[in-house]
Amino acid sequence: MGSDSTKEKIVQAAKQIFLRKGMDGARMQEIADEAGINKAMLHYYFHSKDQLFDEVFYGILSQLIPGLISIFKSDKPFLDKIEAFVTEYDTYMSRNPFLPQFVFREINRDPDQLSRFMSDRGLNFELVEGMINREVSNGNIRPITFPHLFANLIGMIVMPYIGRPLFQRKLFKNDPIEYDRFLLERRSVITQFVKQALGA
Amino acid sequence: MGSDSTKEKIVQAAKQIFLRKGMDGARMQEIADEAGINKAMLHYYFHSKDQLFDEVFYGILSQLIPGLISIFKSDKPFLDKIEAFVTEYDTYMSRNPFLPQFVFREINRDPDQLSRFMSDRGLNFELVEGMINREVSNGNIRPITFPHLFANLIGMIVMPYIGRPLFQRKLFKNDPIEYDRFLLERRSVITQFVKQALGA
DNA sequence: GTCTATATGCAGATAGAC
DNA sequence: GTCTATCTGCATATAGAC
Repeated sequence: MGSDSTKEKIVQAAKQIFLRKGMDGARMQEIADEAGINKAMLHYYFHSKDQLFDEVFYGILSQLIPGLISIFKSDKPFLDKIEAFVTEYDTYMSRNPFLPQFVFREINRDPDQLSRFMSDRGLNFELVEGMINREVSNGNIRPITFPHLFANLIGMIVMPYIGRPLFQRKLFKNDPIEYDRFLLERRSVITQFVKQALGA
Repeated sequence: MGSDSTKEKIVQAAKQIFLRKGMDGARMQEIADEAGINKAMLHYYFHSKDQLFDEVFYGILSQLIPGLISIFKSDKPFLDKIEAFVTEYDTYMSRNPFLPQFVFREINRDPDQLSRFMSDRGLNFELVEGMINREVSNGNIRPITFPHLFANLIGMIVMPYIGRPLFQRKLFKNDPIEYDRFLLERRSVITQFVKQALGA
């Protein structure tokens, strides 16, 4: 009942609303309602909407990115890392379906801040990049540069989530059960697709 | 100087602003400035912001989608159609870099209207879907369903555009020239990637 | 810490002169 | 058709009682 609990409730509520509506679309009133408190309380704990947003957004990233990078630090064979990456990322999104659109929207809003945030925490891709280059040199996979492989992977993983409202309607007769099945299938489909593209 | 010219100037200006900011982020004042006219004029030609937005948005789609579908109606070999699709889509986006984020953002805003729009104009995917199923049956490509292949393709094509602000900074030392080169490369990289994944 | 009530500012939309 | 000036409503933010 103390301050911690309320602040936490606010953050949780804000996460829901921001994920669904993005920074521009979200209303402070809506967040207050979701948290079951008054609008004024938001400004008591967070001076501005901007500040609240940053708290939520970077909280999510702090949780997500290190987990993804750590996958590549394991000692599995490379293609198994890909599989783990796809599964991990996809699982996280199945629990937060609005995440990708939210992230990419804000990538475009303030890229400098985001880039700084990652640099400050040592979140960069050199390690993974080196790993892929080595796999190519050793002839374990077909030639491809890291940026291309990265864009391919993220694109395939993320697309069914950001396109869902349209895809579900046009490709699955607007049946959400079927679409969820489709999403689940994608983990193995993407993994297979990549493995075949990179050559076994 | 007549009404046609002004209306056209408004539509062009609105296109620029909406593509960059989306429906929520765009300001009528900004559109008026871009068009070099007064804010009141926007409401003279278009009753509301919503109406202006729809005009722009569906104008773009009317131009884009039929071209993409028509590619699959040609009599090229299937994998060449894929190549043509990637090139065509990518070329369009290199001229309108903000398009994908804009489209996916609005897919989530009013999916029913968009779905109806496509149905009204007979813009659906059955033709392409049947084509792919036949290719699979004939053993020309490895087994894959249309929704999966579609999501893979669109995802890979679109990702470097919606992720550009971050990707360019973290993967290309924020060098726009290098990033443009990367974008250009992707046409052949994606085509190769897909061809290998589907098996030749 | 939590509330009600209010201030402030801005964006979409309209009125009306020219 | 085009403008200036203004209305209206809403969202963020604050003041102040409890």
